Amino acid sequence: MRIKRETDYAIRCVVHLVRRPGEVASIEEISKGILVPKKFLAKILQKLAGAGIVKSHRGAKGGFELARDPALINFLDIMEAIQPVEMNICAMDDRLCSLSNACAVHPVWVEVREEVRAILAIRNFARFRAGP
Amino acid sequence: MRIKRETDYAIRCVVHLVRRPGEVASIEEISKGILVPKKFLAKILQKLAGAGIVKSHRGAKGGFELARDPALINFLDIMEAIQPVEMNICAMDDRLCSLSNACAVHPVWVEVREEVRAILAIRNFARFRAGP
DNA sequence: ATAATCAAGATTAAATTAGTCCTGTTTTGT
DNA sequence: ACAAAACAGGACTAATTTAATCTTGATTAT
Ligand code: SF4
Ligand code: SF4
Repeated sequence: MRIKRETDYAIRCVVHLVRRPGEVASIEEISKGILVPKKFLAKILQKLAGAGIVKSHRGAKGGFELARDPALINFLDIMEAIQPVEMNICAMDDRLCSLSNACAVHPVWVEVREEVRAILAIRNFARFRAGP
Repeated sequence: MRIKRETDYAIRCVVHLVRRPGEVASIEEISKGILVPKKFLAKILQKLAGAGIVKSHRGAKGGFELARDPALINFLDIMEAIQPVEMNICAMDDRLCSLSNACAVHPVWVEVREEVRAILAIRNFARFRAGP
């Protein structure tokens, strides 16, 4: 069970922005900084913007900046923007498995999913701030 | 991020065996009991046998039985037999990402992976035993 | 012997992931 | 006004993974 490259890229991208507080960075600049293909990164930034994690500025001199303090953005936020933590299909929506109403395993996956989400939620981006 | 159907099937399979202690169950019988295609289940049982979770008996009247007490088999054991918990590529093997030696995110994934593994490891199959 | 049953490799089909391409819109600066 | 610099968003493609089947062979109880 592994995360997508896209999710890794999204986190690298947010870390990059955390280290340039107050600046508006273009896709071109971020792409070079974190070694992610420009067009692919553009799609990722659209998702991060849709989730309210970054703010976009269109037009010349446009680009992206963090939408809020790094301490208020965590790994779960990124996952939910790119690939929600589902674990098992029934843990997201018990209608996705016809056995769920009688299944003894189902509640275990619901618990596990919540605990994994909690593990990701306690890791915020304050730790990646540039040193003083 | 979700588990494979195969992993869900493997767990259903082990739960089925937990509920028939001391019996040797054929692929045919398990397949009908847990609603998983027979040939696909056969492959899964091979992996579970390879991991020492079940014991196989070949030939007529052959089949499978649990290799040890349900309390000594947990969700992590099943995952490792079917789809190891990797989280990010670098959390398994830092040589899989050329950035790992200088990456501030890398150690976070190593921690997260360990914590997710712990969550799965504390859930054993004793809870699925047939009632008295 | 033979029927039942597992073993194991090859193959296939569907789905997902990873990434590109193209056309359009917005904004800055001359 | 207009050109250049940027993001927006949908369509498209290629590679990989997942889900499953097919085929042939080995083992064992009766
Ligand atoms: S755990 Fe049970 S309910 Fe959930 S997908 Fe598996 S069989 Fe269905
Ligand atoms: S977290 Fe860092 S080391 Fe790990 S895969 Fe991403 S970039 Fe590479």
